[in-house]
Amino acid sequence: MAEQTAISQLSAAISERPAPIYQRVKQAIIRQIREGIWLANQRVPSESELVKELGVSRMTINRALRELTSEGFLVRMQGVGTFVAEVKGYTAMLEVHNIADEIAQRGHHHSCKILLLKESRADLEQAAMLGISSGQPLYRSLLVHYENDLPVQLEDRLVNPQLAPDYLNQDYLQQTPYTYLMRVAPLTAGEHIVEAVLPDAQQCRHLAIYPEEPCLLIRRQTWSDSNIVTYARLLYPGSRYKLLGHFKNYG
Amino acid sequence: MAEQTAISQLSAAISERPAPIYQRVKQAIIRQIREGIWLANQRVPSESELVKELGVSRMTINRALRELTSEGFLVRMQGVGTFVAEVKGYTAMLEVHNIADEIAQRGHHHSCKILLLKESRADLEQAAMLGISSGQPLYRSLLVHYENDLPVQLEDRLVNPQLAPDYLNQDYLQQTPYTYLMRVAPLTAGEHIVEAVLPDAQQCRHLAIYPEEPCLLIRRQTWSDSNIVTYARLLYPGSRYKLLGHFKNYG
DNA sequence: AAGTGGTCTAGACCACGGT
DNA sequence: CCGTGGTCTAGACCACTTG
Repeated sequence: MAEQTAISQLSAAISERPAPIYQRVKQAIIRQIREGIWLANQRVPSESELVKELGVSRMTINRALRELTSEGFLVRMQGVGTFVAEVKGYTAMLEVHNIADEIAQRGHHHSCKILLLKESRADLEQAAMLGISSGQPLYRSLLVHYENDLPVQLEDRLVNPQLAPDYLNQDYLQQTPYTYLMRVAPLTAGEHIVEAVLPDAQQCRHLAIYPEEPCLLIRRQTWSDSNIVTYARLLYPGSRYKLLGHFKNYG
Repeated sequence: MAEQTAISQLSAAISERPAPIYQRVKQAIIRQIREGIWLANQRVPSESELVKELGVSRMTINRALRELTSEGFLVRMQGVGTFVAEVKGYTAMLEVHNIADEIAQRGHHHSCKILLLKESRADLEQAAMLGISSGQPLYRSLLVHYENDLPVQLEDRLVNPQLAPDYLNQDYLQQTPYTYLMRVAPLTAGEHIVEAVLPDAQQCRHLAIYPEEPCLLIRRQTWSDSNIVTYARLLYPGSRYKLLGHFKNYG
């Protein structure tokens, strides 16, 4: 048990700086947590207690607590209470952008070459990646993306024909496969694995690199509802591509 | 201007499924965007228009629109209006966790070896990474992290002594440097670069790998307010470590 | 001046969990 | 049963942008 409620004195932590009330409440609570006054798993005063202590309406308190919950500082359970979350193990984010957009954003020229675009039958591994049965038809495309005529990404993609039946009849010089898929199927979720690998001989040729040049490999499955739409293996020469990311706390 | 307002018929898109009203409003709006009925940069009906059309209170409409804005579907401008955001270039997230936590979570045993822990003077590059002047003192640590006695991370870290003066006097067999720094300085922001590299001879020895094994290198700077607290270079053998990530839309 | 989003309030009803 | 969070309402005032 020992589920101690923080005897708050939160009112003392409320800043005077002009700002919306719900913002000041949020900041005050973050300060309690940051300074170790409120510890992980400790109970936070209830909404009605905060209403009384701070003299603020419940909707305002609720907004502050709701936002802090979605930001990972608090955990709430209906009928039970609000608690300080476990130490936000610094899960930081890396963003993976659309390659064409990313190149355009740098003011460079994007182009691509289609090496392969065809239907085939799924072998065991491919079937597993798409969540279909082996022997079923699937579409496969293999493209090289260039930034100012220098190859930066080799995109090897499998597509579930049931979810994108017209996949083979698109012009991928105009629109990347991912952009097309995004348009025809509502992509609801995705999973990535990023790793460092050495390229094989064929990959070296396509990317115009030496066999000892390490590459980033991003493998991605993308879902539409509960079906896998596509499985992609994106290979980037380590010397020409890096993933950037950032995170912020206490916003 | 041709800033067309969506003639909405949003009411037709509201689902019947029992759910909170603000959720149903959100889903209905997402559907308009997803199906191309509302296009990027097009103006969305104002709050008061939606109140009239849907027969829902303004606070509820406001919550729906506010959440959609923070999720990146809409853009709002006070005094102007609410607009459909540019195509959410599928920025997906990869999480970078604390190595010790990650290993513990897999039910494995984490240990680490301290190769170096000392004060020195910053050379030009080091000074730049910490945002200090060259010649100033800095702390450096070099650790190998093991998962069940197999090396998985080589952590080479520079620390700003002004922000963590007791850095050298900690027991890093008990607590990782990052965990310690997180405790003594409020870490407010960070930046990462992930790339694929080949290890040098010394790194091979420390990680017990062959020189042709590609590695993931994560370089991270971490801020406390506007000061850089620490710069870390985390090197992972490609065969023993992968970064996982996921994203979800239309929550 | 009119319309927009941004915030805030004082009430209300509900579903849930623990007693 | 009571206290908790979850939602919703009908009003209100404000700051901002535009004509």
